[in-house]
Amino acid sequence: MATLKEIANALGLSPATVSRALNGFPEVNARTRAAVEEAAQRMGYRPNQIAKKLVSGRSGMIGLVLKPMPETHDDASFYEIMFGLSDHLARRDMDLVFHASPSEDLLRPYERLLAKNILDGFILNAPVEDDPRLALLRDRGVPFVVHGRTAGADYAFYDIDNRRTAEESVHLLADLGHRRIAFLNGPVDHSYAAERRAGFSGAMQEVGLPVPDFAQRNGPANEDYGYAGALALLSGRAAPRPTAILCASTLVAAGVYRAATDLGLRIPDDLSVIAHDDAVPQMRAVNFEPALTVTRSPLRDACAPLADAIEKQLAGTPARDLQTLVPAELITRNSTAPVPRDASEATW
Amino acid sequence: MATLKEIANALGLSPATVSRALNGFPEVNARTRAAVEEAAQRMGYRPNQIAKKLVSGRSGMIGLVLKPMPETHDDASFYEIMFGLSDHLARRDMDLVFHASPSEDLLRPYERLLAKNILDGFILNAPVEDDPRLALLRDRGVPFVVHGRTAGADYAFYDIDNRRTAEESVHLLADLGHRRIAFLNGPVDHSYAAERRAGFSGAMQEVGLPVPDFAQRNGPANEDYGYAGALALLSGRAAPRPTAILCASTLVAAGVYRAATDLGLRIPDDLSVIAHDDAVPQMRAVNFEPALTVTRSPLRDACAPLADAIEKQLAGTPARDLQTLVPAELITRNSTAPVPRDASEATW
DNA sequence: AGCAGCATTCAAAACGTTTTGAAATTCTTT
DNA sequence: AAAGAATTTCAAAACGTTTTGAATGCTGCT
Repeated sequence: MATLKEIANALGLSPATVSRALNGFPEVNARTRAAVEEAAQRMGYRPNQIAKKLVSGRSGMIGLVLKPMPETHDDASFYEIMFGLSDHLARRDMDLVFHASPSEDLLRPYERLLAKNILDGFILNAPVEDDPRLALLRDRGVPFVVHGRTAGADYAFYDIDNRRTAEESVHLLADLGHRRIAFLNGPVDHSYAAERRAGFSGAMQEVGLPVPDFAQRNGPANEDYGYAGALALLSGRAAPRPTAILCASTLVAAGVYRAATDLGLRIPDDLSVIAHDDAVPQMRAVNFEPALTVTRSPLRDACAPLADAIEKQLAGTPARDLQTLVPAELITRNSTAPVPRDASEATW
Repeated sequence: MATLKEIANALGLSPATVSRALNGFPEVNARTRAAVEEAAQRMGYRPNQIAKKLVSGRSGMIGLVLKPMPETHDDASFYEIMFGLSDHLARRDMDLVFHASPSEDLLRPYERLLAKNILDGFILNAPVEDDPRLALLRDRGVPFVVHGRTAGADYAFYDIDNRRTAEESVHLLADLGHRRIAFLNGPVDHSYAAERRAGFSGAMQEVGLPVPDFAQRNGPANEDYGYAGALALLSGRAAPRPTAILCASTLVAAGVYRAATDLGLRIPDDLSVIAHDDAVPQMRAVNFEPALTVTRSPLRDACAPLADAIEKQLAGTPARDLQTLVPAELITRNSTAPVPRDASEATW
């Protein structure tokens, strides 16, 4: 492979001129430029990215560190994020450096990657309050973008309006006459779950409905959790059954469906179900039987904005100008219906 | 962040000595080394990998390019590979650069990454005969390791003995008296499927059993394919039903189980089922009802050898000395049983 | 002719390391 | 004490680019 210097020598030019010619600087003679381009083509020249980065300080590599999520089993989300992100980064001529940390120490992989000193920035996901990863990166002055956000975020992020998502779900159910609404929420320490909890509680209060502790649960947003949670709620042992359940994800809803089937309850006649839908292709809400009512916000949609935000931040845009909050779309299907007549009056 | 030169200046040494001290060269005075290490520590020195790479030609970055597999839906395998590989690479202080190519042109992502000229090597998977990716990398002289292999491979690879896997399955079934054995194999162009086909045909011939065309099918190794394939085989319309089905994967077996249930056939009384098992945590053969007999070879097990092979190859080991072929473990569970009495004599 | 202004090119420095070949210092041996 | 060997350090070159500041050549103007 030819180097810049070799081209320069071959043409009797200086490396500087060749560099300018190839990078489209205006101050180079049209004839010279043509000659350089021809020679570069002919000699199969490929700029050495490493040398380029040494000068520019950029590598075009963006780090993504995830921890294994054996209890969540959401490989589908992982797939979506990995494919979407790497695609959108590539379009901006950036690449994704992926690391999975099986270690207990969340920060170690970051330390290691920072020590290598080769990454331009990071993309993080699922932040928790006082997330040590954010503190570390901020401390080191490394650009980063977060998928999700914590309260009072002063960094670049892309997030959906989780609070409003929960509010809209509650209003939909309340308008249908439901008065005992339960919530199978996500992990309590994740900020998205906290936001939804706030939205849920606020909206319930607004429509004058009580929220007993047992009706608002937190857990890993998977099918087992949905099944177990729904069984507990629907057994009717401790309290009257809810007439509607709001689910953290379609996977949770799948568990709820299974529990309802096992208990001989029909959806939506006996129980309304609504869920948030990340729109991963493996778990399609329309294919539920009956089709699932959801607040929908495709995970895929996050990838382009995230890639965009990190690119802009590297180009100098202040992080605070790179905060995106998008609403989810409420899609009413067949898993929600008016509250059953006989249950409509009772509340918790 | 401090540079080598700054440390040198602070200590009144030359950059060369500091470099040697830090990199453990023998020819540096113990006192000097201690001082340098102390200063490096104190000043928070982190070597600039880019500069290092410029001179050493190494970046410690290994590329992995995958294409989306919407029809296969095997996110679980994807998850296994990504987590396992990045972990084992990290232990060797290497990192994984991941790219997903939605493009039709398989080679473009490789071209792009090669042009960036920043990767030390590649890991490839699922090779096909005359794979253009292999040709490209060989052509460019870039080190690579393949998960799987093609006939007459002269490159570094890690693969399971697919041929023997199929042979053992056939022998197990033949020993149980089965005489009509069908095979729901993987995609015809993938070399692992070709190997298994060879093993299957060979073993069947050896035990004197015929293999009509319709009994040996190829397709995407997913649940739908298993279901559809089993339905076609078990309908008994075109030919007598097979008494045993060999499956390309546990996912395929799941489809076969579903088809059997739908047709009112019991496993293993009416039908024996055996599958190859990649041992992804999401589809556990022991949890099948009845527990599935498999040839087992965890996908996870491939990660360490792959990382190892690329590391060794970068260190100079010839590719031909880095070829690993491992056997799969035959685990007999409850989905295989002696052929039903009434069907035992008939053959295809 | 002399000069300003412009277009074009160049030499050299810079980025942060490693490596080379030589020089300086210390230690051993006579 | 001198010579030789061994240890330790240094200055400079190298990796392949970009960028800076200066130099060159050309055009047209007075």
